[in-house]
Amino acid sequence: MASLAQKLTEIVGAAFAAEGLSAELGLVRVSDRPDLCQFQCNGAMAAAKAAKKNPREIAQTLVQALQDHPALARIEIAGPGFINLDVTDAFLAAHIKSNADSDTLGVEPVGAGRTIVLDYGGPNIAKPMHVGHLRSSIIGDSLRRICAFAGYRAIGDVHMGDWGTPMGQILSELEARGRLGQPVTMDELEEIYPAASRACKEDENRAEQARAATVKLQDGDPVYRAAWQQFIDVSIAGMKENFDALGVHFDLWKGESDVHERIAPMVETLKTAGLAVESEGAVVVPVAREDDKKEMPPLILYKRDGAVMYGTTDLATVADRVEAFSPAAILYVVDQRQSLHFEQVFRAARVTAIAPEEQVELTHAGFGTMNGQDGKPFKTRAGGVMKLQDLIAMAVEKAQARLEEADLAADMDQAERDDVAHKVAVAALKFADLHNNRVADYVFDIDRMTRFEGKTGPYLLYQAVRINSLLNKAKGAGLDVPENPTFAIKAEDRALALALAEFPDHFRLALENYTPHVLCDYAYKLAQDFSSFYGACHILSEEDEQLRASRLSLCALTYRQLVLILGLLGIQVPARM
RNA sequence: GUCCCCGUAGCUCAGCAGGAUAGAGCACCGGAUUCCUAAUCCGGGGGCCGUGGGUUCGAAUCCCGCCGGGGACACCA
Repeated sequence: MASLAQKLTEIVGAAFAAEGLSAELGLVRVSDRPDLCQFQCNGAMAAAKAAKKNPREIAQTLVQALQDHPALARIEIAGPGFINLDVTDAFLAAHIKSNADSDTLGVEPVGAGRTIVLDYGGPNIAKPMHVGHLRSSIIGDSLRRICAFAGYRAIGDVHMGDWGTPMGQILSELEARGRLGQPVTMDELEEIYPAASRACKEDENRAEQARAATVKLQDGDPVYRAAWQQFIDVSIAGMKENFDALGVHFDLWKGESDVHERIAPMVETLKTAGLAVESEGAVVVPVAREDDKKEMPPLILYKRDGAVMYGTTDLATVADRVEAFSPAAILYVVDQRQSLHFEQVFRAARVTAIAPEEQVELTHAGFGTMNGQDGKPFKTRAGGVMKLQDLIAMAVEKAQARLEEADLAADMDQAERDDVAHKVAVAALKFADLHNNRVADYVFDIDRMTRFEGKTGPYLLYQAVRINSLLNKAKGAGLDVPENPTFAIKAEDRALALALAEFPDHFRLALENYTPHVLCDYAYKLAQDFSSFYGACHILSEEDEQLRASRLSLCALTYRQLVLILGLLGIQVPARM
């Protein structure tokens, strides 16, 4: 099991090896000139460079050796030394069949037996979630699904900001209002938090009280702990509404507070080992190296006033995760602007052997800013930060309007229509976010992303639903999709079959580079290739029974693959619309 | 000041493990429906790949400089 290109790589690689060349040079990939050939291998040119020989001569030898290979319909030299290949339809059909028979559609479980922890979402207690949390949530959740599909034990941790100065500020504000000990609602918190923060900024007295409250909380004062726990519960309930609406899942609801107990012993150990030192009144882990080209400030564990920083909790959290899960990797899906911070934390984790390099990969999968159409960070019309729930509501409203315009979902009852609108909205939001290169900033345009035409989430849902409808119609007409399909490849089927065979290649790229956008592009290509196929042949009225069965099987496989890929992006497909 | 990211069609973006004629979507122009969801499909126009050098048989891709945009740079997260 593998992609078609991988199978061809084995064949061509063996031919390279037989000529005494490196098998790696036999890398075959889908041709970027589909008008010339289906697949290409550029290894002869690289081999020629190394051996200082004529590339066409080397290519000629290989082509001769592979001339009669049963998998190949055609193999020839082109240009300066490209090797162009086409597979036989029989080989293609057999390959498609092996994918259809595979639970994973040909993807190999490279992560089996290994664990990966993903850190995304990152909401803050007492603050409503806003658009800044959208990208982290969407990208992180998709990566979690991708890792899980690759066989990893993929653990998503929401890693809430539930500790430190802001908590003390809220507690002291509650105390000042005589509300300490009384339950608060999320709406109240949304007002209390900024008020508390403002008060501490303006009034040194209040700031001092907040610091004292922070210390009391962290020392375990029962009244403070109880009040804190109450507004944490309220906040989490609010977060869950947002995450549920988006279909973003977490396995762990941990926060910064969960590592509080680890911090003091950790710092003591590091000090004893001489890895943490005092500097300018603070306790830091120096992480600069001699060969650094840039300034690399140390990671601060204790501030001058003795309080911990987010670097401290992040380092302790690495230790916690390593201890609890022995992960092969920890992935942080956090704003690109924090790249220096993570470099400091990662270096500290290496230098202290909390996470040795040969044991655990530490990766910051950063992402760019979500901008408005003016290219500046996305804001509401009034210029404020848009709440996530408002944004979702806006998308749902837009989706409803689009469905109505298109006269889709018209014969459904209200509940199903609402469900479809919601799925369309989430598909629009997620696809628009994920289809961009992660690290680049992207322009948020609600009108564009909710359209049913073009490269959008709704278009992909439409295509998938259309295939499902066709399959249902076939069933209704007594034309069953064979359980054990045999594929017949004719001219009209070939492009779709070849496209289906690419899935493992795109999946591997998405996994290795943590780039869901690769899957977005591929899903779109697949949908388009299906549409061309669908336009080129009328399936249900095909009189050749074998061909009709094959085409129905091709439809079924495309549907399954499309639903699977969208699922990896966190997008659900409605049964109809 | 140092460092990081970005700069590709009018707009939004792929391509950056060096390869053939740089691709999509939107918008624009022209076609296609007695039939499975036409919100679709087929075709067309549109590009000094920011810029100047270098490496290479070959550069959007690698290296150096410059310009433009964004960001970060010990006690906030």
